[in-house]
Amino acid sequence: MATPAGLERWVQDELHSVLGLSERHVAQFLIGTAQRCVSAEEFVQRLRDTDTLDLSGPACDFALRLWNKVPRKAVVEKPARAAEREARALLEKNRSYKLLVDSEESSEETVGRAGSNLQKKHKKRKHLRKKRQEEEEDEEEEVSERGKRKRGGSKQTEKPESEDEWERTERERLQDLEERDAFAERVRQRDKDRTRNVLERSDKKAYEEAQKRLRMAEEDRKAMVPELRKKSRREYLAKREREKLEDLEAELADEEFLFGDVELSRHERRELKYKRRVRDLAREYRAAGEQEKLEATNRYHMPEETRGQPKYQLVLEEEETIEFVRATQLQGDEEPSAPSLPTQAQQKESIQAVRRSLPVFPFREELLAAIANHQVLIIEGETGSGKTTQIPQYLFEEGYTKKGMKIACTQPRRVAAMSVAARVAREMGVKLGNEVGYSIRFEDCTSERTVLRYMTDGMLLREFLSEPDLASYSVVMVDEAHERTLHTDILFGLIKDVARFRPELKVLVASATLDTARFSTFFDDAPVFRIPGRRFPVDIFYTKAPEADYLEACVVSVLQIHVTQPPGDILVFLTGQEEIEAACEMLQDRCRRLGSKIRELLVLPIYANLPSDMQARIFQSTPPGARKVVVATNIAETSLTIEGIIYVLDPGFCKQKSYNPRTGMESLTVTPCSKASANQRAGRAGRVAAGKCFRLYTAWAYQHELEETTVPEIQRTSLGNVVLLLKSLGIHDLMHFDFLDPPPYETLLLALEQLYALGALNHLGELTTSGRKMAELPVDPMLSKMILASEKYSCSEEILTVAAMLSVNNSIFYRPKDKVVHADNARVNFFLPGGDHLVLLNVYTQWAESGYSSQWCYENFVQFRSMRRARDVREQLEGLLERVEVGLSSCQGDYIRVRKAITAGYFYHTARLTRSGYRTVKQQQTVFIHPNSSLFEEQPRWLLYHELVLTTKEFMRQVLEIESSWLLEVAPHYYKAKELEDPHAKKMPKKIGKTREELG
DNA sequence: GAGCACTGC
Repeated sequence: MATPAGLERWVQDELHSVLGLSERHVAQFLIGTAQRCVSAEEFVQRLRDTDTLDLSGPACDFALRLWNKVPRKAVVEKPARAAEREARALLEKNRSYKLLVDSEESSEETVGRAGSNLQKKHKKRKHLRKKRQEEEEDEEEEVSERGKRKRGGSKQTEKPESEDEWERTERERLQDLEERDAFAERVRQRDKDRTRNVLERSDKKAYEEAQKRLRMAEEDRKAMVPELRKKSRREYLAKREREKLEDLEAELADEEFLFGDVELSRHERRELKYKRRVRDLAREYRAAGEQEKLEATNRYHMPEETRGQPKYQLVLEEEETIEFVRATQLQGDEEPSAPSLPTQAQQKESIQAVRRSLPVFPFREELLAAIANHQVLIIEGETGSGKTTQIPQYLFEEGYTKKGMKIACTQPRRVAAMSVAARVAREMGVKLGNEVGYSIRFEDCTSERTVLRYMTDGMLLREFLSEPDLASYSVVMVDEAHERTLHTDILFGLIKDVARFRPELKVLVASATLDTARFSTFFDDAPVFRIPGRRFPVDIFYTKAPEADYLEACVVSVLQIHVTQPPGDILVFLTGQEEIEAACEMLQDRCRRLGSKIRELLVLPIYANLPSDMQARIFQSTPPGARKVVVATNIAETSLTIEGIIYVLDPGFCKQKSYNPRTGMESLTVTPCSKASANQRAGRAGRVAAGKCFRLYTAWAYQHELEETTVPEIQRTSLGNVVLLLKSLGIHDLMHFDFLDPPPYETLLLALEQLYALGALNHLGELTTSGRKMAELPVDPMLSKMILASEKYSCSEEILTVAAMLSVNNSIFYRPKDKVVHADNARVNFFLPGGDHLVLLNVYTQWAESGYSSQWCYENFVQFRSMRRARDVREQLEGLLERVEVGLSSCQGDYIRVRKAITAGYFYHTARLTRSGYRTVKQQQTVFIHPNSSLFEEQPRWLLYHELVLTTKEFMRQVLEIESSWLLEVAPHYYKAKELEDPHAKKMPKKIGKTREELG
């Protein structure tokens, strides 16, 4: 894949001697273009198109020589693409053939869907027949006439005598079509094979390797997705629904046989049957409701005394209760000498006493000796063992911070870094920000005196940019390493590298009891130091049988726990906002129905997007006699700790982001969680006393179906940012970078390709000047490119706002369930023609005009928290503008300039309107505008999107209308004029591409 | 006509 290093020099020399040109970028452009062209003709044509060289003179000869010399990777895929196009054209032909046949159907129909066409036709025919019966005979002729006309007047499609015969001929026709498609597929395959033979051996090998990986990835995905989805509730229900329907259909098929009556068509009968079924179900349901009501009133008269152990059987239907079996116990760490948790009195008495009571304390000397003897040490210890707060202090006391050296301790979360730093400062009796400080984005609470620095992992990563060898640090401690965040994983690779040539640097990797062996192997068999934690035992219960509807099961179990178990709060883990809201509603509803028969149950939701005042409610202490049930997302797994939780209810699912490097598409799917995260959840029950964890799956499922650990983030996310960072640290060979778990090859490749397209890397994969600037900005590469481009269009003020708004994750608009209409209205009020980016700009501007008011946010259904964050991001970016040599300027309402600047960053993400909806320009993938977009009903011809997400469809979120000519303006190296012309448009708008085409 | 878990720079 690498271009020979001497090539560029050769081209430059030639350019100089033949044409007297000496610009480097011309040489780069020529090589790049030559690499992408299939034939010399195309190359020359492209040079003509872009007007780079005057090809009338000796330059033409030179161009040919150059073309011969440049190795072309494009050759690998281009002919394949051509073959594909050809095959597509063939298919298209077939389609038009089919159009003749299925004259009533749109061109969208595929063979697979044609089955349903038959049904539609049945319906139509049935309708016609009815009419025929109703009306007189003379009309009959006209109807059949119309029928003929409708089928395109084609002679092949004469109307057969009977219904069945007609159906048969139709089937045969479809079969024929399928055969043709298969033929087209064969043609395409043959051409592909031929292309492959043309390749040189080395290219071929690489190509095949890539193909293999791609195939494997695809297969993996195919195999995994249904597997994962199968488990999601919605899918399960859908499947059940389908099965029900299938049963129904089978029944009907039997009946059809019995019914001698020709009058009823199959479809009619089916409808009838279905209606009957629905009616019966409704009856059953109503009857059940009556019964329930009856029982409820009966229960009301139950004497108080019977409410004892078996009470729940009275409150809950017997078939409603869920049977759990106790299987295992999460061992508490036995510590006979230690008094449970340090009480407040003790804390007041002496901070030092508390320090001494921590599990890590007895190991102080041993630990320090181990650190002195080994450069890298893996420390294994549960939360609560005091490793995060104590170890850096021990190191400080031992003198690791002399000679102005610092100790760094990284945390995956901002809050953790802040609170730990505050606590350590208190323990050491210094002011926060002096000897002990923290450093997180937007907030640097350190000074020159700071020697103990707590920071987020991303922050340390950024420090590598200014200090690649971490020269001012004597110790680096990576805490919570088992969480395997993206930043932690990158840090591992970098630190391992630094440690090699800085033998005096001490590296500590602190992790929970998980995977320490892997860390050890990664760091050349570094020793593992174990510290016992402090935790209470947790009994783990599993269900006897799998639960189909886990939401319902959750609600039932909560009530079950509430009525049968001793006091103590309950924590329920669900996957998302929607589910949490549903569960809370169900719980409250049931509690209301049960009324005073049960004790008070406080139902509290918690998820990240919940407004802060609602979030704060979960920390209020439970009133006496009541029980609190917190319904949470994963947020409660790591990010926040709720006191008083004794019971944990774990359905075993979580939402997980995954990334498809082939399409650059992210998706968020409900997946079974890993064993590690199940145990983490269970552990939440044992923080204040012995607890219980109820898992809504079987012990067998835990053993055999759950993954050991969650897939590390680095393998399921886009890596544009990371690659740029590593490149700017001088790491060129990313494929062989020492990753603890290497990301998929395709992900890296796509990231490199995108960076190349953005001009951050040159064709040799080296960082360019603009690439270096882009790495300075803490945003995604495309966003930073957009910011850099705003200089040219002098609209950096607006672009900064857009960038800031885009980087807060789609949580700008607040949409409470009970005020959906108002919220939507408020949103529509912000709409501006042009697209969602301008809407965001509009929201921010208005908010700024309101004086950054929270009241304004409340009135306009805008999330204040997100806006504040956007303001922080904007301020930070503004501060960095000078470093990347962009001046502050405003476009004064000329939004065309803003849109052009955005296009300059996002030209990679474009889609065009075709007859069959939107297609991405490069990958030719069918995509849709997100219904929340301001352009949802507009359907402009050319679009740019911020991101592509797969939910129910492939949606483009945050779209902007652009003109195709802008693409040539901002990315002439990436787009060919030819690509941008619109073959289907009747009226051609003015386009550079078109005029050039006409001239050339 | 959808429906976004959690972090981080």
